[in-house]
Amino acid sequence: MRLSMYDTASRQIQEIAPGKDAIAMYCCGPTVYRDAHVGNLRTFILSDLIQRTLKLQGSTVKLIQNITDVGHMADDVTVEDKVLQQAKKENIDPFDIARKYEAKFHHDLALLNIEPAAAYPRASETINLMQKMISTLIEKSFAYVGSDSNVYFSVKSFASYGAISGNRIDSLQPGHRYEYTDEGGKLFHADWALWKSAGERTEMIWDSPWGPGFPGWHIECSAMSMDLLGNHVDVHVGGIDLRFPHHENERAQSNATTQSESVALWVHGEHLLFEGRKMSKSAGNVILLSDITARGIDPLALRLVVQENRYRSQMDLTWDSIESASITLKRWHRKMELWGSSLIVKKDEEIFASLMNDLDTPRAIQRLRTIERDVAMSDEMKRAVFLYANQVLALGLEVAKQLSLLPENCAVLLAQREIARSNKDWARSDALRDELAELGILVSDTSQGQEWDFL
RNA sequence: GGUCGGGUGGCCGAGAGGCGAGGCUCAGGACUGCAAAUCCUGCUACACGGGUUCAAAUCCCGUCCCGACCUCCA
Repeated sequence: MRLSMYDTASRQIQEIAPGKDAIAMYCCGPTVYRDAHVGNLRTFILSDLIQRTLKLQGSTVKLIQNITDVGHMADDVTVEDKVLQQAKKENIDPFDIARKYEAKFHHDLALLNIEPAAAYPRASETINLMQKMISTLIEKSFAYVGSDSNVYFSVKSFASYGAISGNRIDSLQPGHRYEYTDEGGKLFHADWALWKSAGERTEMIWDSPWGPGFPGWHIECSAMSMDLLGNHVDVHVGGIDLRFPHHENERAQSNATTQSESVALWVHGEHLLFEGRKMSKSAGNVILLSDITARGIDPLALRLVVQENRYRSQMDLTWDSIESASITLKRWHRKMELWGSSLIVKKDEEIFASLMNDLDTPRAIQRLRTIERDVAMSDEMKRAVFLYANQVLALGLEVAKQLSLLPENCAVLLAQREIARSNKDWARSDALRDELAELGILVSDTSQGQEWDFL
């Protein structure tokens, strides 16, 4: 049995790369002009689940994830590059902005136990690849230089445009949501820019056969994936909102270049809502990973809630659901210690089958809860199965809680409290417990003595 | 307006024709010097109106509501 997933283009569940052991994977990465919010991170967790599940089935994976540091427009009205806009706002060099948020992106991934990709190519460093592809597209008459010196992809030259999203060229009405004020050089309203002429812009521009300028947003993914993955992607991952136009355009560019179906399977992760609404600045409900850690919650609790929901469903995140996952995660850590220290991993067929079936992580987690309560199963076996699931769910269950992190002053208080307890000095014991609580340490008494945890 | 996906107990959510998913919260109990944790017990739900069926949360039709996409977006 191998991993099968829902393919947006064919609208069917399909096996990933049948018969292949080495799998080429691509995931659309962040535009590095701000912190990734937990909605963005949900998609990256999805990508990680796929990579880990493919490895679990014995495949090797080459994952490429782009870093968009140039060319992503804030909107089509102001024609302002997102990175440049932020650079102005923070009053620092645009490339410094990009590197700053790129570093924070990697930091977030690490906190969520997301395995690094094989490469994170930057748009600004693959300009030559993009230019090469644009030249090819012009040669093959899929692209043209517009009257405004921008280079455009000609939608009408690409017959199967709309295959992923279901959109039809003739129903894509121009100016449906707002009036276009730029890109006057297009021959057809649905054409999009591959290369934009610099115009007044002086930063983040490059020379090109079509004059100084900068790349359009969609071309980077085509250029990077085709170059780094050998003209074929077995599985392509991204958020649902990228289905159109980004992935539709990417597919057109790649297919037109290679004259073949460049991506075998398109996986789209649904949105994460926060308290009923799509996360957005205007709704004021943007949650960052740092907001979660600021509440003293393990970032992996986020990973757990996300995985308790199917990736193809919109998911409504609330502080309650995060805290609920946090409680479960803490308990599992405790149980794992209780169950021993063996590193033996035992495959569980039910968990394996759930994962292979379109990444049914909720079912896999339900199975873990059943195992946790199973009185017939030995502790060693429970631990081994949890370690098995942990290879994909990546909840950090293999790591023992780091008792050494207890601050020294707290350790002293704990020791004093132990003495007080042995003398049945309850007043002193309770006072010390309160004192520790103020320092962020939760103390509990068990038949084995005191235990502590961070609040 | 067009196109998708949804509405399940106090909350989050699996399930997709017949066996009460699960978690969190809450209430009661056991344990405890007291707490906490843990364990036990309790809380029997599927938006509304029709229909199909021996049987519907699940299928069909209609209505209402929510979310997403429709050239910024994960």
